[in-house]
Amino acid sequence: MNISEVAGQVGLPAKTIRYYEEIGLIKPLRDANGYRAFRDSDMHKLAFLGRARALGFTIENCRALLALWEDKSRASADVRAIARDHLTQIEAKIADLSAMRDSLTDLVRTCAGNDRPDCPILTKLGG
Amino acid sequence: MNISEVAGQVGLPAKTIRYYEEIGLIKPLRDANGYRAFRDSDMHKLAFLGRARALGFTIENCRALLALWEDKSRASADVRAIARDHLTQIEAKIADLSAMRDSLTDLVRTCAGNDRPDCPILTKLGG
DNA sequence: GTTGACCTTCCTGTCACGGGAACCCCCATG
DNA sequence: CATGGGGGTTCCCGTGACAGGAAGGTCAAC
Repeated sequence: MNISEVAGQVGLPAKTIRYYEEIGLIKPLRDANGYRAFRDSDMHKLAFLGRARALGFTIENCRALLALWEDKSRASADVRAIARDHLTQIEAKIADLSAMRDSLTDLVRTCAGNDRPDCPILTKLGG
Repeated sequence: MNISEVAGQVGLPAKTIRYYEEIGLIKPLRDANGYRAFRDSDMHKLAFLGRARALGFTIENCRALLALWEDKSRASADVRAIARDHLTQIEAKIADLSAMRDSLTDLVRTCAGNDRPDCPILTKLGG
């Protein structure tokens, strides 16, 4: 199973897979020709990482989650703590962006958007 | 007016002000000793940039907005177009993050978070 | 005159990869 | 057997918007 086939199966770019190996998230074997040889366990890890990244977890959180996943004697509290922290961060980001969206919506609405120079957007940015 | 005083007045770190000069957003004069000499126009630009950045505009958008601000014969439509594009991007980001938040909220809620290993979060990430 | 708080430039690191160069390998075709 | 094309490999640079820190010059006060 060459890297591009693995990429197709797990839905990650080959570049990303090489990067994940480089930072130690996976450790695929090597064939005699130097090509990476992916085992089922590598594929499973990559799929796991793809889903965790899609939920916005950082790479370091992914590393921790992967370790917990592999650790059959983990406590679910540890997993939950990571997820809750991440959720908090996301909520904070949403709050920031929502505030921006509200301001921008207001500005865009009050701007005539024609060929004349007077513009409340610039007025507000100018202080 | 030295850089740290300017920084205090406009609410931007000195590092950021130096960076803005480096990328050509401001062009302060220099005193004989090599220190930056900020004019009122520099201060106004920095304050403008601070507010635009706080609204999430990229540096390149800030550059364009600054140019429009300085151009007394601008069309407000050009300003509005930039703001509307930016608003669209922010709304897209909010949508992405909201989807993540919903999934995570669900996962966090269904996880017991105790000292036992069974964990729906890992189960879901594992596929 | 010496401290200590400024200022300067320059270099490195951030985060999670993407793009591309230079080079190797494998298979199929003429 | 040569060759061509489509894999693979490593390595290095670029992204955005700065932050941290080193090395060295400057200034005001004591």
